[in-house]
Amino acid sequence: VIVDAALTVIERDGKHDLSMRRLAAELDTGAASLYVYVRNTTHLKALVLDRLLAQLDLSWDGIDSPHTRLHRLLTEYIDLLIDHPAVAQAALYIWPDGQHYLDLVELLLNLLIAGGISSNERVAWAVDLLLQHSTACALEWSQRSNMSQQGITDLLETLQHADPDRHPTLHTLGSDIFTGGTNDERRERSINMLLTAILPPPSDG
Amino acid sequence: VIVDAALTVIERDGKHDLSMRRLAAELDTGAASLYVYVRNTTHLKALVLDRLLAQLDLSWDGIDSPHTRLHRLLTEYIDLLIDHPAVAQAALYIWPDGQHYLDLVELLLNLLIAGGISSNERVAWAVDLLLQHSTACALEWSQRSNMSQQGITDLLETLQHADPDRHPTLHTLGSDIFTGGTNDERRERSINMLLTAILPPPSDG
DNA sequence: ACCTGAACACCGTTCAAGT
DNA sequence: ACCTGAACACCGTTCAAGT
Repeated sequence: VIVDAALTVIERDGKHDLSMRRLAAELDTGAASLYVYVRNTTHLKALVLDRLLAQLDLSWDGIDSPHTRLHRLLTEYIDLLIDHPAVAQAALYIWPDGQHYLDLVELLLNLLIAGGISSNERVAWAVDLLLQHSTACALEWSQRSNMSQQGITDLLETLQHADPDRHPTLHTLGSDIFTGGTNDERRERSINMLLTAILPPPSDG
Repeated sequence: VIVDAALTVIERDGKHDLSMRRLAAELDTGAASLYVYVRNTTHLKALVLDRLLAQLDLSWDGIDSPHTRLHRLLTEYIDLLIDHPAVAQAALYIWPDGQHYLDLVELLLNLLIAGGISSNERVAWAVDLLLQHSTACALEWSQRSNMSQQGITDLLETLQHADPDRHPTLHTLGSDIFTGGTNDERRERSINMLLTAILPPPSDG
């Protein structure tokens, strides 16, 4: 109902943050009216996020290995958040309690268990870690992409300039630290790193 | 100079966000004057964060193993960010270019290399992952602690209520997912998880 | 040349007053 | 009972006008 209008708003001027006032304008009313339906801005964003989550492919045919499926799922989730930075913040600050979010968690749980994690506790930590990492990646990427070329140049210059003997290792590695592949590659690698860390090694080759 | 005043401000009313206007008020001037010294609010926060980072213990006596030392370093870093949420956001959105931040990165690099990571690329990813995770943890924890008891109750109720057969695994695990220890324990475990994942296993017992 | 008051364009949230 | 205009208490940033 109200979420649909919110989607229209973030679609129309997506680069702006989603705000109560802009949403209210879309609905031809005052911002105050929205507080009948949502507790506050963060909850509004959580609702919108849940709606967006409906787009995720949450099927699992059992052909893909848990690792492979987890990888694809997380990649899709991160991409979704990157495409909607206004809404992504909510995922860091509250546990969205919508149905689609629960669907996502449910699939994560099943995949992790299928992947061989035995203890309930460990499954819970893993879900937490994976979701948190996804959100953090998305927020960082989407913000950094706004960072002007200027900003990057400044940074490299700082590195080049300030290194002499206070930061020998940093100096030696130089700018390799920042140019470690595209964002896509970095996301790829971080997901692999985490999954390898979390899942026990497969018992057969 | 200007950063000191900012510290006073966030010390005095730390629960509020640090803003240009509040800082300007502290300095008995208008907010506009600050733009002579800092590019924007994010950069201001980056400056303050760098100043705070000076408090970190960045020594390494070589007695602690790299793993142990990394663990302590990250714990301290996360705690620092948690204590200053207003400033922590900056760490997610820009690479602070201050000296103390570079000091931190330098130590991280040395510890990771000493821990046995051979390729420069892998060291760079590891630094990225560890810093990003720390920031994300801090933002999540500091925000979540503001979450009223009400919020937690709501969440548990949602879980209890909505589970029947759409989310069987979630239902089975129940509230164990959220009550997996205190924040301190969770931080502890996530750090260990990441370090174990990142560092190669020690060659001797 | 340097600094800044006032203005512009926004926010989230509340609440008294209307229908 | 339901809704909302207007108000309150804030933001970041810019720029013309002052010293």
